[in-house]
Amino acid sequence: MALKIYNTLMQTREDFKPLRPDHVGMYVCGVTVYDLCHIGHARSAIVFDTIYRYLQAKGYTVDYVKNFTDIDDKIINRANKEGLTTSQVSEKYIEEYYKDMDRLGLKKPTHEPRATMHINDIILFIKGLIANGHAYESGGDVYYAVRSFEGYGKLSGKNIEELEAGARVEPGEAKKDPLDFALWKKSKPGEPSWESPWGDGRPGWHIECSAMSTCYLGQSFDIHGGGMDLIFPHHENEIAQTEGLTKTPFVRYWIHNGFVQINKEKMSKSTGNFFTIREILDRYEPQALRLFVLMHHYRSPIDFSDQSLKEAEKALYRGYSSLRLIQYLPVKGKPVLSPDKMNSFTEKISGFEKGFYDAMDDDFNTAGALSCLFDTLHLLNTYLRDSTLSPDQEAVKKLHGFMKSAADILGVFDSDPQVFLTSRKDKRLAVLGITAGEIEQAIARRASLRREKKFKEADGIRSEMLGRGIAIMDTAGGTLWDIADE
RNA sequence: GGCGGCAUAGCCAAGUGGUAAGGCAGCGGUCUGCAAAACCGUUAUCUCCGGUUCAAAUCCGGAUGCCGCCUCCA
Repeated sequence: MALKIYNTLMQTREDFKPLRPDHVGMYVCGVTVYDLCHIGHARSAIVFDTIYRYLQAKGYTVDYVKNFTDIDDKIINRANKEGLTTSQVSEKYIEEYYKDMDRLGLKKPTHEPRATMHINDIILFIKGLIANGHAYESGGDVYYAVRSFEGYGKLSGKNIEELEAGARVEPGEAKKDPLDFALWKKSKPGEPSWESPWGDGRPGWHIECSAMSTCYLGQSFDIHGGGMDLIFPHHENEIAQTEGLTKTPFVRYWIHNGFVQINKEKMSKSTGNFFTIREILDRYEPQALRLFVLMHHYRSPIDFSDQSLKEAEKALYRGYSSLRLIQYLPVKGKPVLSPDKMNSFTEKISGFEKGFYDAMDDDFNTAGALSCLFDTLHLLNTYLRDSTLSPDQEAVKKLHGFMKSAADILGVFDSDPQVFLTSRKDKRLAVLGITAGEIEQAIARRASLRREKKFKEADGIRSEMLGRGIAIMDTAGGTLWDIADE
């Protein structure tokens, strides 16, 4: 099955056909670095990271560009407030950004350009737009003449006449038309500025993405992504700028992710209902956040809550617990299963594998893909349960191989199970204020009581430990312990 | 006011024509000294009304409710 992508521009799913075979150019709008990232940024980052990984898994060489907006009003305000320079502010938050993204396990994009590193490209871009009549200078500012671009509104489905009614002009602006937007802003005294043919100033927000995307990916490229809220005006304006200059179709597939909501309301900095990535990662496993995001379709809004994070985390632990047992699968010796059963084991894995890739091909349906992953874990458990069954090498290899590829694409279940579970235990033990040594001692005491058939006392120890957050489990292979559910 | 989206079991959620994945929780059972884990079984006719079709959660029309964009925003 071929990859299908929902294209915002066409408002429908289309077969994905990149400009060049085996190669994909992808640009994703990054963050404005004036503060810590919140989980809305995390969602977007996780979604496009997964798309990036999947395209690579399909064999494409992907040029993935994700920018930093490092000059902007918000950064200037922040700098003034803290008595820093704008570049000190942006440097600081770029550093914080990387800390968060690393914890989320994001693959590095091919390029991560910053607006301030491309001022020249931006100026050239604007010069071109003035030269061909799409932009005009006005008192040190440069504006894009929206009405000069015929296709304006084609991405967001907006009608230029209706936009007119809602448009407003800020005092001091010298636009010819209220819809026009700034490409270059004259700098006020004390603001960071760059020399330009129109005097000292700085770029407007939209132009940097046009300049940087085409700089790295060419006049036309395959995928441009970002949050839903960027459709208008940001991406609409990018199209106007870029196609206005190049007279060539800009982007083939526009991909937009849905919002994170809290209590069914859009997460918003202004209303204060938001969580930063790090306050969530201090409480939950990064992979749990990732799993939570990927258990929903990327275009749907998702409602964030402690309950849903806890659920994702439980599913994560359960999966890792099964995964850990793969190494105990008897791989030596001949299959004990009848050929029929052996075939059905292998066939089932093939079925899950196909289901996984079909789902991913269907507009990156990670939720559907994950169900195949859980099905596979379930099959594994079924298998492990019956110790008389020993699958042959081939089948185990197949299961293992599929799990690994799927985990690498989704970025969940891709850690070493033993390491993952141990680190979880260590972290939780510290919180619970108990050591592994204490637990082992309790288990030893309990074991001798059990040998003496003093079950009541033995159970007492178990419930005491449970009270302290430790679950004790007797298995055929000995007594194990784990962190108890809350 | 304009444009767009969503409504599926107790909760979350996938599913764009052929009688409903998966996760979390629950219930019954197997296993266990008892538990836990795991396994087996079980829990929905898809907001409502009308239409198209041999056949609709899926297409069309209408109603109700919720949300987003139209201003900086992932």
